[in-house]
Amino acid sequence: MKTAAKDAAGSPVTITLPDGKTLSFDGPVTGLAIAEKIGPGLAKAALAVKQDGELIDLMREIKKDSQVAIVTRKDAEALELIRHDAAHVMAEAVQELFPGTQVTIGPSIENGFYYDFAREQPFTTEDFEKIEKRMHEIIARNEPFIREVWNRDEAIRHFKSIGEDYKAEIISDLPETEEISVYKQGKWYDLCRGPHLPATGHVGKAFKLMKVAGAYWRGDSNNAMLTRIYATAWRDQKELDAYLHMLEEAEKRDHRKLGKEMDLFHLQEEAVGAVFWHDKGYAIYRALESYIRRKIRAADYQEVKTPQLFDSSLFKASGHWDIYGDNMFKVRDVHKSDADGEERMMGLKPMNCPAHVQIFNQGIKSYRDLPIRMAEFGCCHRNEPSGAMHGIMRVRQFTQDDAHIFCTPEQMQEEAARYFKLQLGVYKDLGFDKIDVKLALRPGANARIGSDELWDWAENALREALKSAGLPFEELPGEGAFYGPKVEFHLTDAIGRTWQCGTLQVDPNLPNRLDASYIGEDGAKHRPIMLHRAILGSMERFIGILIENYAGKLPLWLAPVQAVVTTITNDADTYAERVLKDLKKAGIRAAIDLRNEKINYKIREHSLTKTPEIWVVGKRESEENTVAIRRLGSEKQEILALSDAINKIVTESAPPA
RNA sequence: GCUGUUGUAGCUCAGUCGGUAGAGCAUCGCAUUCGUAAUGCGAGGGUCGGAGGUUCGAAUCCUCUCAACAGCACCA
Repeated sequence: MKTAAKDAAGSPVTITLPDGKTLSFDGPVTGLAIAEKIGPGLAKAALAVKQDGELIDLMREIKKDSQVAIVTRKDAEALELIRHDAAHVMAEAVQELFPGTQVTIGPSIENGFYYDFAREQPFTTEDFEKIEKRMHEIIARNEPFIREVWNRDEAIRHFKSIGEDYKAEIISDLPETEEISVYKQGKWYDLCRGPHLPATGHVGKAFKLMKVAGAYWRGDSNNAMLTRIYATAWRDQKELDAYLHMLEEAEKRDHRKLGKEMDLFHLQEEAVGAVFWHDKGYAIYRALESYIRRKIRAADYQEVKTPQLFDSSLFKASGHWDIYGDNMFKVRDVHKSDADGEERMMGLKPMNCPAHVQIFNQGIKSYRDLPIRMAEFGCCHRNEPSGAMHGIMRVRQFTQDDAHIFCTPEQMQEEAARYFKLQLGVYKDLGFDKIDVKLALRPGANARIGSDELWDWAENALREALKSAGLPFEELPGEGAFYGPKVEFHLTDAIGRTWQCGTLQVDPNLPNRLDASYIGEDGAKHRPIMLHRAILGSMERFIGILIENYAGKLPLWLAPVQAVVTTITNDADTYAERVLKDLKKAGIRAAIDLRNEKINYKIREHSLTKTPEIWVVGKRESEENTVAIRRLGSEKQEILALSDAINKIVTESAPPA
């Protein structure tokens, strides 16, 4: 601070613009002044500036030579500012309307912003209209945002004195080096790091309060529950409408709704968090499972099947009983007791790794046996918190397309690379092209096990594997598992949502705990490295994702009913039965609809349940041995000879190789 | 688990100030045999998530409980 003030005394400042041009000023200069120098149009459009990559207020003085870009409403950064400003405006509106409400934090988030308030009485959606109206008024006032730097202790005292205890707490927890800045908009002000737009008017009108929800102070469930208002905000009405439309679209695609409509599965109270797969849903499940099974066989995996229920000693040895015991389903074995007379405890497996180590541990393994790639469609139980459940996406009983690769440290990188290839191939086959790769690095020292050398080695190996596979990736410090780093694959669906599915995790620890070893070239025992990996993650969740991605219109090879044969009138019943028989003989999942209903009615019904092909047969077809095929999403008919039609659907419904 | 909301026929939903429930679709029956997104008429079906309570009387009020939904927290 002090040095900056000294520099500001009047030494010239050179500003470099994005196009490489430079501008010279005699002394400190604001972003606005820079924009004015470039042109009056830009000065008018300017909202903020980016100084050496950091976003700052338009009116803040730039005191040293810098790279500067003027931010206008068109830039991505502007959207973030609009949302953050809107959060301030909402907070002002709320405090004006509901005196006694304390403000806490209100950041911009994906698609909008929220603000957490402390108030005895939570807000309801009925308050929204009033709040929105007041927000529009505040925006119309177009009060400039004015930044002030406050003395730390005074700021704490001040916020305490006006009853804003949370703000005071935030300030006292800020590092000593941090400047305490306050932004004013008219009479209202808020502690804030900034930056902000020049004035409230720039927020515009394209915002909408969305929902209220509880949220813990500082995200910690031991703290007080605040009341959070979520809102969405955009540059203009068109963007807002597009977003609202996307939400509607997401609602239409909801797998819970489609699952019911398409008769795929159901959930009920007597088996909370467990899926009842109906015939049609399980058809999808089986198609997906066999596809994965073919893929892993081709990739030289073995497939195993291990028990559900284990004596607690195994999970105590693996460490899960202590670390995740609260989230395990535990069962008393009434027929067995421990030395102290207590009934023995058993547990449903929450993951497959300890069981796979048991298979590995049978007999003696040589370095020549490695790598061993052991896969299982492993059914796991985890007692998830009640609030975590969501349709079939988050459940208490699920099946992982799991595998563990036992290998030597030298083989690890190669194994990781092989997995990446397999993984990306599968996503492509399933219709996902946009994949983000992340590398989650070691968590804090007290939240991880193993030496730093081991972590260095494991993280580097994954980094190298990703690089040699040519995969761009983002590093996430602190996000790794307690036993090792992990690579995460996030896929983007048809309406732009991302889902974390596949992961590869390095685990140098479990083999140790469960005493897995192999005999090396040197004749001595060594610990293998264990790679945990899943491609889909959970079958249940992935099928949910597929349903939503395709809006129920699954590709032919995954569709539960691939074709339905239906008649114009009963005259064609016998022929329709024959068509069905041929379809089934050819291995097609087919159904028949001989109801005495108009063809319009039947077409409508099968279209609504997203059957990919409707094979209509009437008098004409039965005489000519043909079928009239109508495909989902099209109104056209294709008339084909029956045998040609069968051949065609067999070819087209073949799963990806 | 926490905060808030919800829970009525197979599905989607209505039910005013407490007086033992209604619609559409679906189902069943009858008629219709009609070429590519809903043929007509008729009938059956629920005790209102569960338990307890208040009351002459509760789907409607109270308590507890279960589940779902939204968000938070969690996700080995």
